[in-house]
Amino acid sequence: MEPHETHADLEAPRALPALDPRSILIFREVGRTGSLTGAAQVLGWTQPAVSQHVRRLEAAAGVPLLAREGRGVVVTDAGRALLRHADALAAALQDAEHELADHAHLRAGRVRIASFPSASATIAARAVSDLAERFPGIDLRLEQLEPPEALRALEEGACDIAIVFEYDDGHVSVPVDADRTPLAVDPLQIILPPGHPLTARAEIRLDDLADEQWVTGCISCRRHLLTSTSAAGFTPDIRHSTDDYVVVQALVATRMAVAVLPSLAVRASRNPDVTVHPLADHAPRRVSAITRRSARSVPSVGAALAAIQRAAHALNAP
Amino acid sequence: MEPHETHADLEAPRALPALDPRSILIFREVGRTGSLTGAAQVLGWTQPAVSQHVRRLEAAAGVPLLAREGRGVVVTDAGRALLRHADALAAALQDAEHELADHAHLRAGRVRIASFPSASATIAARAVSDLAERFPGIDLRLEQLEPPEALRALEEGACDIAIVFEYDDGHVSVPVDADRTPLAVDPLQIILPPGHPLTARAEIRLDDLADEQWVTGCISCRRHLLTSTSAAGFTPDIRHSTDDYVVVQALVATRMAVAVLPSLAVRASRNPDVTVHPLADHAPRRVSAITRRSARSVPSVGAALAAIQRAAHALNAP
DNA sequence: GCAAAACCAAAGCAGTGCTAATGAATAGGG
DNA sequence: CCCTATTCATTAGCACTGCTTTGGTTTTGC
Repeated sequence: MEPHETHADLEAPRALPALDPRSILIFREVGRTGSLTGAAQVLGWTQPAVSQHVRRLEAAAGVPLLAREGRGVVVTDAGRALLRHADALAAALQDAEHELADHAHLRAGRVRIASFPSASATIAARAVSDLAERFPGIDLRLEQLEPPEALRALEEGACDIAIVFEYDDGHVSVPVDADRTPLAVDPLQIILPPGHPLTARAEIRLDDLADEQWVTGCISCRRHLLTSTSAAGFTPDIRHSTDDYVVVQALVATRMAVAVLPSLAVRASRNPDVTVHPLADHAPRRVSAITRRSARSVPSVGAALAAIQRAAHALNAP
Repeated sequence: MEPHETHADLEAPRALPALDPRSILIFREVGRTGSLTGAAQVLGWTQPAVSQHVRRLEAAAGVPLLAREGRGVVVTDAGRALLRHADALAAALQDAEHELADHAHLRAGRVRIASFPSASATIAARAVSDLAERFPGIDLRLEQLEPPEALRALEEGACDIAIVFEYDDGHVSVPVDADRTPLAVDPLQIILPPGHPLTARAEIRLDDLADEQWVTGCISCRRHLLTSTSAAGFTPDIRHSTDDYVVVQALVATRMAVAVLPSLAVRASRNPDVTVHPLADHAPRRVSAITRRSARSVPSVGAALAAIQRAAHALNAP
């Protein structure tokens, strides 16, 4: 980091203003009440305290602001000039306080949520509508991203909350300064066409489906399926592939294939022409919300995270 | 001064803003430089000092303003909102400083001078043009008032400098908290028509004029004349009276009367058809500038007073 | 003429607000 | 891949700011 000697004036040690803004605000009260004592009462101080502030202001300005007229004071021309600017100053401060209060009290703010499709349609959609109703001032933005992209967006500061899933075998790489909030345990389910022989079975295992034709979902679901079937001792005959769970169910409904789908995807959209069955010997995927640690104390982000948790719990047990 | 109980909220003890304006300005530097360390360097402070200011701001606002991102910080949404208002605040402060600096360095200000006619045409006119040239920014106002009215205006705050005269017999009543600046000793002079027998005399005394017809000036000059002639042992035959010294000289020029005029009045306008003679046995009137004590430290008033003194001295001995 | 009101002055003292020193976490470079 | 430099947090310490207290002056009102 080289010293910017070429722009010495830009780099010049800019001191704080000679006029203390606090003193200006105090002087403003003097102008409003017309006396030092009056201002002191308004401020809850003693009179000498106010007097000292005005004195310091006058020393910094090089101009008398008050003319001491026996008992009482009168504002000078310069004092009147200062009072005009003091109003602008107080207004700017008020505006700043109001806007920050809006953020603090959830009347303003922005939350960008990234979520994978089936969670978008269930948890996120519910949370967003909940938040929008409770806090209309918050600017809510939902983007559809698969877990790796969602985490990258989080890392780049492009989103505030990433809703992701992970299988036990392939952990998502969470950024170092991020917090994980578990949302749901999402079991996998077998999707069969109506009338399929296995629909009568009480329990279905993966290797029961070794001879079927398959349609798979998104890449990580597909990878997980391959890992699981390999463990079960067979290689699935994958004929179709799509990351759209509606399409998956449609293909199953037309008896072109069987599929394994997370229960969230079925919750999001259930094709009436398929049957859904628990998959016995299979670890569920886990859904969680990831936030940057520093973002959790931002009120709007905290509220959004809470709403997402509520939505997830409501989904788990209603 | 009745308590405004009816508007309790207006009278409510308005505390100073929760957000310290100084801290906001410091945070503004953080926003500009992008780091706490950078802001500290600009301000000539250490890094923890800046850090504490930001921390206090965040505590007061209830919202994080910076997201600590490993090494370095990033401004949050709320922080950006505050930075916008911080610019307005800094601008208001700058404007205030500039305007007060204008007053301090005589680029702005207002001076209201009250003066009696002959001083207006001589001392005040000279001082005003001098000031207007040196300090074009100052708003100069000259009002024509006889001494008693000028002092009343001063007392009421309607003017800043009163140029007055007084005779030894009748002192003007100077307000308690006022300062007197002697300007000139203004001797009385005898005004005679050309060819008057006395014009040949080396020295003229008042009682030489006991048998003349008189024209008198303003009321206090007339009163003073009566006092003086009474001491000299006669009562003047006053035929005409006017407070306009041009008219006085015109009447003398037409041989209708003789007169006594202060030398300032002759300086202001000299009728070529009259002769002017010193009045030997007569105390002069004294001209001085009166200011409120508190006004003398106002730069523009001080400069005006100095200019008036210069003008008076230039008039005395050029 | 006295009492009340308003401001100034000086002294005292508590708390603010800075510095100094240290530690932790990260990014960049050899 | 470790090593170093950078940046921020934390803590302790201390000086000085800034408020209060007390007392005095001037003016105003009864």
